[in-house]
Amino acid sequence: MNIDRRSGCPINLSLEVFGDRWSLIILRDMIFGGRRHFRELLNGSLEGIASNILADRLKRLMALGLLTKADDPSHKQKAIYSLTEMAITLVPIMAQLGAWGRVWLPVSEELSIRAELLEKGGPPLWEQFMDELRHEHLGAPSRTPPGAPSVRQQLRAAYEAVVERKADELRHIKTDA
Amino acid sequence: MNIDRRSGCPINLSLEVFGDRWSLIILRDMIFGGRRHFRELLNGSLEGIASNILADRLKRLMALGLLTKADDPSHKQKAIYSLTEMAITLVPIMAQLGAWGRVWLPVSEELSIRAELLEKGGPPLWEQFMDELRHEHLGAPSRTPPGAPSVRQQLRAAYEAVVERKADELRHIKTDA
DNA sequence: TGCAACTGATTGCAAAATGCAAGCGGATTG
DNA sequence: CAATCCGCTTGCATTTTGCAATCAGTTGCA
Repeated sequence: MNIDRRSGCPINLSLEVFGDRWSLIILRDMIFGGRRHFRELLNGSLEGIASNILADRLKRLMALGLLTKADDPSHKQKAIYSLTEMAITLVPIMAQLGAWGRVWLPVSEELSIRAELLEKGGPPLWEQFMDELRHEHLGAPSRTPPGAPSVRQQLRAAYEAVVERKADELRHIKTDA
Repeated sequence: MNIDRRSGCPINLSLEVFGDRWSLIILRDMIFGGRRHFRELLNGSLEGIASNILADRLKRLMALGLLTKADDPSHKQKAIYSLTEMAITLVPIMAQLGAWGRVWLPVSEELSIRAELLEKGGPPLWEQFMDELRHEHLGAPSRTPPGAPSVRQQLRAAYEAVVERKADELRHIKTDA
């Protein structure tokens, strides 16, 4: 559960935090997909994480200080997960990962829209997005002028469409069988 | 051995390439530590990779197009591993990882010198460094003016000292026992 | 010439991580 | 009041990892 501390090298320590197959996927879905609940993360992930792994990673990410958990006032059984500042500052890493993947890996057109947007916008756009996340997850006052287009919405719109279409497909498979 | 392709998301695909505990460590040692041989990677890594894992990852990274292997003309048994352009363009990701780790994780002072240098130099320094790597690994003509200070040397000097001191410690332990 | 040290690996085995399906008690919804 | 949803746990099979010993071939040195 805890971190290994194989060495004090920054790259190594970063890898010990999210150098596994799922941690960054979960954070990606929270950051870009707006997922805040266990079930949203479970069903909304394109990659299909198992519930025990998800539970384990959420616990781990909380222990590491990347996430916090709170009761959902509107529903006694629901928990709301929030990103901490530590997690929000992963945005530049995500952007770089996306940019690299877009160049070198067989990404699907529809799913790389987000990465493209982040790449085109560059650091200023990342900053605005991080600011929006702070507003959403930390309750920080938004510095974005009211009426300005939300990066969050732009980033999520395209992705939601893909996820929804995938959910549809799964429904059809179930119906057919 | 092959990639999973759980989804075509750029971040996911990137994670499938180096979302494990060792691949990026190996690439880090090649990029920043100048390691080119199996034994150098085996003994020079601060984290202590096992030889079977190293062999497996080198094979995998070659299959994925991040590394190439060639005979060392000076030694019939030695193999020289080289970075491809695909691996060289990981430098910005490494820089971001290092910068993030330096802020949020208990990095050791001496080992974060590299990350600090990359952070201070910013993208222009990354570009120069990548150019030097292309020169070293791909035989590309260097665009760095002769006489200009080598980023490579600056980055490596500090690290070598740490590795050497660690090797010394290990020697003392052996001698004492 | 002979032998120790070194080359890039491989093998066997134990331990840990992962993946899958089913289920749990409680809360909510229709 | 029954069906569904909530976050999560359990049991178990499979896969990945870590460790230590070892391999056959090469090299450097006496």
